Order: sequence, then C-alpha cells, then structure tokens
Amino acid sequence: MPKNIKFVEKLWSSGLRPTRQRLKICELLFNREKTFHFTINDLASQISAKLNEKISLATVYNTVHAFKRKGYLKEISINSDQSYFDTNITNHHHFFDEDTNELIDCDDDVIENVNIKKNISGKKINSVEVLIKVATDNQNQK
Amino acid sequence: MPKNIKFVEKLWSSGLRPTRQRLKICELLFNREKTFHFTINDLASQISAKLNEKISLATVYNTVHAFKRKGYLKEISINSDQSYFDTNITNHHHFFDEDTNELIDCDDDVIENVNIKKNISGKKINSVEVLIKVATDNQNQK
DNA sequence: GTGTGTGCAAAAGGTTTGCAAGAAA
DNA sequence: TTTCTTGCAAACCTTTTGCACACAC
Repeated sequence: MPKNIKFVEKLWSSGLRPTRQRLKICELLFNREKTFHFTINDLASQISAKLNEKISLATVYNTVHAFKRKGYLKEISINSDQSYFDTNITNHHHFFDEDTNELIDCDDDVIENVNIKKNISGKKINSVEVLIKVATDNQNQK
Repeated sequence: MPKNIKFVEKLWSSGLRPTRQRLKICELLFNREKTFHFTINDLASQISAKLNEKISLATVYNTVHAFKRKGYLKEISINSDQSYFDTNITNHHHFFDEDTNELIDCDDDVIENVNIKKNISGKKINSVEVLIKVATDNQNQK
C-alpha cells in the first residue's frame, strides 16, 4: 500500500507511532483534494461508514488532539456545542453557514489582509481568525 | 428605585415580564460603564457574590438566552468549553487572551473595516467577527 | 521486555428539559 | 384565572479520564 508510506513517515517524523487506527484516520483526513471541515462526530461517522472497522471514540479524540498538537489540524473558533477541525492548516478564514452548520473556507480573494494596528502590551498575536456567518437570504428575521 | 424603572420598561417593551430575577440580572449586566464579557458561570458567581439572593441556574440560562434573543446580549464565537456573552451589542471585534481566557474588546483603531469582497451565492451575511488570539510573549512554544 | 496506544466504561462539565409550584397580568 | 416564569432534579451531549489489555519497537 504505497499511499500509506507517506503517512507512516509523517507520523514517524513527529514521534507518533504509526498504529493501524492512526493510519486509517490519516487516510480519511488527508487523502483528499479539498479541505475537510469536521467535528469529532463527523469523523467518527465517516470511520464507521467508509472503513469496515470501528475505532473507539476515545482513540478518535486522542488522535485528533495529537494531530492538532503536531500541527496537522487546526481547530476553528466557532461558538458551537462541538469543536470544529480543519485539515487546511494555512492562515485562512471561514464562512459559517448557519442553515447547515457547515464551515466553508474563504478563498484569498474574499478578504484582504486583516491589519491589526494595535496589540495588547506584553502579548504576542498567535492568530487572527475571521468568521463570516451567513444564512439564506429570503428570511429576514435573523 | 429609579434605576430599575428603565429595566422594567426595557423588559416590558420586549414582551418579557419584569420579574425580580430578570431585573436583578439586568442590574448586574447593564449597570456598567464598561463592556462586560462573561460566561454563564461568571454571571452565576456574581449573582451569589453581589446579590444577597440566589437565582436558579436554569433561570440564569433562560434569562441570558431571552436577552440574547431580544438583542440585549451578543454571543461571541470562541472555541471553548463554555459560551461567552458580551453586553456590547455593536459590531466590534475581540482579543482573546489565551493565558487568562479573557475576552477584550477591540477599539475601533485596532482593525480597519473588514471588507468582504465575495459572498456565497444565495446567502446573506449576518455577521463578521474577528478574533485575535494573544498570549504572553516570553514563551515561544504556542 | 518496555513503553506507548487503544478501548471500554465511567465520570465530568456545560447546557437543556420536564414538570410542579409560584408570580405577574 | 390565565399565562408566563422559576426552580429543582434529571437528562443530555460532548469531551475527558482511569485502567487493563494489546501493540509497536
């Protein structure tokens, strides 16, 4: 399985043992053309749907957090009852569709660079995230 | 108690009965010079600390959600285990101090208007929120 | 063999809900 | 008296934890 070799190396290089579960999750997350936005629940559903095996929820949580810590995933700031993750780890912003609870990447031509002209003294800026909440147009009440 | 009259009217005008609990929470939230950022927990703590009475947690949740629905409070998008609310309902952005888990309003001179040049077709933009995560400068690991 | 990872079930923590009692109109 | 609100406890849901077993090295 040649495609897995790159994942073995990826995990290996970051000090994570390439276990069966982690490799499966890698395939699901990183064998994609498009960015993948997901909640743990989404991911667990896809695991049971696409993979013919089950991975314990605790392991899914462990793996996602390990991947986040290693910088392979980004957690998105949304006020929601669950956490959203993104396989696109570059600096970018999001639309959030309030009708479907779906995250959508902003292309570069949507927002100009957000320029922070002042910072809080003694602090360092770790990230700047823009979230654009949208919903269908034909209902005027928010 | 003259200061309460404005809250009675405020509630009244939005179809909420001015109950003792709601008025107390109004005082706590809206009798301030500065914006107040809080979690439900913060609010409940302040209720038991500053008021000599207790209000049931369920009522605090009810009230905060009612106030949010009426537009008296704004919920801030942060990925956190709890929800953050803001008494400043104007369009504005935030710093989030990752050391203290504190929200801080951005003044107008921090960010220029964020210009959204493209939108998703058929959707209406409900809000644009910028979140700037900061932390102390002297620790280089995130 | 040693240390790390997995899986299960239980626990935790924030939030919501059902319902009976109470307060406002 | 009718309707809305409160308060409590239980339920709910996501996330975390403890621990025994299994796997990677």
